[in-house]
Amino acid sequence: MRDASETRRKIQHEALRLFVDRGVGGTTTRDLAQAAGIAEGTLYRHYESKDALVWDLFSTHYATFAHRLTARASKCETFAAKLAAIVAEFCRFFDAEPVLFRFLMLAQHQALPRITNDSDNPVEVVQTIIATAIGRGEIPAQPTGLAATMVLGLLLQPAIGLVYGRVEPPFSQYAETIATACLKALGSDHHA
Amino acid sequence: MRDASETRRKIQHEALRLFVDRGVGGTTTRDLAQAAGIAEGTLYRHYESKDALVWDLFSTHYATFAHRLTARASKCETFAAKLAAIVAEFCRFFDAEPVLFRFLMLAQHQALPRITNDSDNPVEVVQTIIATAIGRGEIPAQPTGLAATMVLGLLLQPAIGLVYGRVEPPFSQYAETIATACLKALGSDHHA
Amino acid sequence: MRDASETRRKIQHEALRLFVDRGVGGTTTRDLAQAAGIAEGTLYRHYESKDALVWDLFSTHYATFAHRLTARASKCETFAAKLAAIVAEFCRFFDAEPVLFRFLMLAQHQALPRITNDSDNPVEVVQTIIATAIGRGEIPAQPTGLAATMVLGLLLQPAIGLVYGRVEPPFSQYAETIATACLKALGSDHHA
Amino acid sequence: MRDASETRRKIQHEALRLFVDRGVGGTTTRDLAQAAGIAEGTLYRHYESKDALVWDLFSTHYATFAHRLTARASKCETFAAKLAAIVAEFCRFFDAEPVLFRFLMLAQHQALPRITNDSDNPVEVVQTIIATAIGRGEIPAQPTGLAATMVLGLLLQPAIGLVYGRVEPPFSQYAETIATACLKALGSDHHA
DNA sequence: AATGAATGAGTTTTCATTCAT
DNA sequence: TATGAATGAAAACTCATTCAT
Repeated sequence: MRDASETRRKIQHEALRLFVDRGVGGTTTRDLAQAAGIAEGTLYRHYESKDALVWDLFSTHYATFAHRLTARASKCETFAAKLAAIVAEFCRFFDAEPVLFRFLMLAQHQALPRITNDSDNPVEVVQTIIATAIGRGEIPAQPTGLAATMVLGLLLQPAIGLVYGRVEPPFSQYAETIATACLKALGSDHHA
Repeated sequence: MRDASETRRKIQHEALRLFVDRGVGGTTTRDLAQAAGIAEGTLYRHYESKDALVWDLFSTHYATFAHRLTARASKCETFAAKLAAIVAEFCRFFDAEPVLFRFLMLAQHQALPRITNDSDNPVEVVQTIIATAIGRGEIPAQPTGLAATMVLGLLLQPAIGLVYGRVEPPFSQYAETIATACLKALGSDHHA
Repeated sequence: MRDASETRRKIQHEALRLFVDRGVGGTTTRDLAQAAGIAEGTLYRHYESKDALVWDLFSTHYATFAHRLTARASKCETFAAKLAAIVAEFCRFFDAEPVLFRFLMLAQHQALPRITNDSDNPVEVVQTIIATAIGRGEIPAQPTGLAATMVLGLLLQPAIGLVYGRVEPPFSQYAETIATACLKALGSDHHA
Repeated sequence: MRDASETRRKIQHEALRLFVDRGVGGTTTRDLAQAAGIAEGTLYRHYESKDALVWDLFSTHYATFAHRLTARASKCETFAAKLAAIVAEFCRFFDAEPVLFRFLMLAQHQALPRITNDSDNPVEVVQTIIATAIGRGEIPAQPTGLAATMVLGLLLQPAIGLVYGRVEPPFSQYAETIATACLKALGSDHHA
């Protein structure tokens, strides 16, 4: 009634929480409305459909995160520094907004088919940086797709480990270790 | 049809395919029955519920895979050899049974809470081997949870890359690269 | 339709009718929806399940009836008067709301295990009054459970007879006869 | 395979037990087969349908019981004696075969529409005896339907009380009390 | 007579979405 | 904008019965 953007924020916040807790398919519009303290019909004043809500949540933050990664990396000169910046940003993000981070991870499986291979995409960002590094001779020539997925694996799987209690928080304490591991995995000899 | 085990096999085979294609939630019991060429009610002669089917499929193959990993690794002496064996087995599995592999990956997100931390679990297998290697001084001391998830990340994320066309098949061609990357990431200096 | 309580009333009314006509198991949610002039899904806005509907219908009216019996009886001094009041109330109820009465009779068989032995229970009401009467010396000492069930038998079985055409309606014409029979059966000598 | 009548007996025995425990509608043919230790299909070698099984069980024993009542009563001269014999037979039956007794009670609700008003029917037996007694002047003139249902109520409701723990077993200990109650309820002055 | 796998129509229930207020 | 009652299509599941062996 009063502040429409406040309602919207509430929906987004609770939706993230519920999607992470129960999965997207496991969260009903009823759950969403209840958690956000609004009527079910009101959801449709803010989003055309449940899918639209999921996609909005995903695409907005996914792109934002990708942009932030690009921005951080672009401030660094060397590949090692760029990578360290990216890893640090990942860890910081996870520690600061674990719910959002987890949502982006899980939504990928549903949203990936719709993800375009452009620069609004963290995977693409990493891959581009690697390609540049290879071009500059900072790391050995190698398939960039494989290299990029290896780097992401070194970041995402430990993150999943944190979620399931296999790895101790906070994530940031491992930033250096992981950055170094990435460099080594890619065959760089300029380790930290 | 009168051979129950044949019907069961058909159900399992088609279920894996459909679950991977459309997701578990996106596959209806009607889809399953139709694909398996049986009546919907017949499903329930073989599984108590759709969930039970998912869980049976997951737990059976997940455990089998974990056992195979353990078996392969146990034939090797050094950590480097064990790791190489595990990586090779992962790649071989992915190439030989991509549908099953993908199912195990996606089902983890639904099944993980129910997965016990015992030896029927690939994550646990890797973690155990790493712990042993640290004990023997083959790799530097480090948190085993983090180390194990890094190794898995170096395996699983490239596998996802293959699924989405970011990495060229077959997976096996990268086995050595990945194994070496794992060793380096863990700080070993006995590289291949 | 926009008045929820109106819809709810319609559901309850038609449910009672159908349950009595076809039995609870013989009435489908489809029947219920059709009779109430609503969509099948609408039922579930008002009741969590078909069972919940049955239980709500039963427990509400069962308790209400028990309270009414208690109220009527409490206005009388002597046991004979209390009993007459109870019998009259039973008969009046049967004649006024035969459908509801029949529903309570048939639902007992399904609901009895869940019925608590408290004062919301007609059987308990009768038993309490009998116990009091024995305490006051109005009727001979005897097991109250047996005595109460005999009184109820003298009421319920004729009611069943009415339902099946063995006894002529209205029920109320037998109120005095039955009340007297109860008193005699319990060994009272203060007959009407 | 071997003894068909043995299988049949097993089915009947277990069916009675299950029907009483879970109700007819609450007992599946699967339950029946499992309890009887046979295959589901085998049921249909012995009975055309589940309904046929229920009806066979009911009609056989209902008629048998009615005949027994008639036989007992016919050995007595006076109405008081006949009634005492009937009550005693009811109680004896309940104590000897509580499961069968309970089945007949519950099946009435389902089977009653099909019950014919002939002499194979306990209600009819009682009603006939009462009519005779009225004719002979042993009890006052009164509607026989009402009188018969009152007598049955004095028998059946205490039986239900026994089932639900409201009345202490065995039933037979109350035979005299109930018989006397019946006589008094019917206005006889020749009490025991 | 017996088996037990298979059937399929029917049942309860769910839930994203619409609509009257 | 907001509400919340209502929708209806589709989902998971049940079960008496049939049928090939």
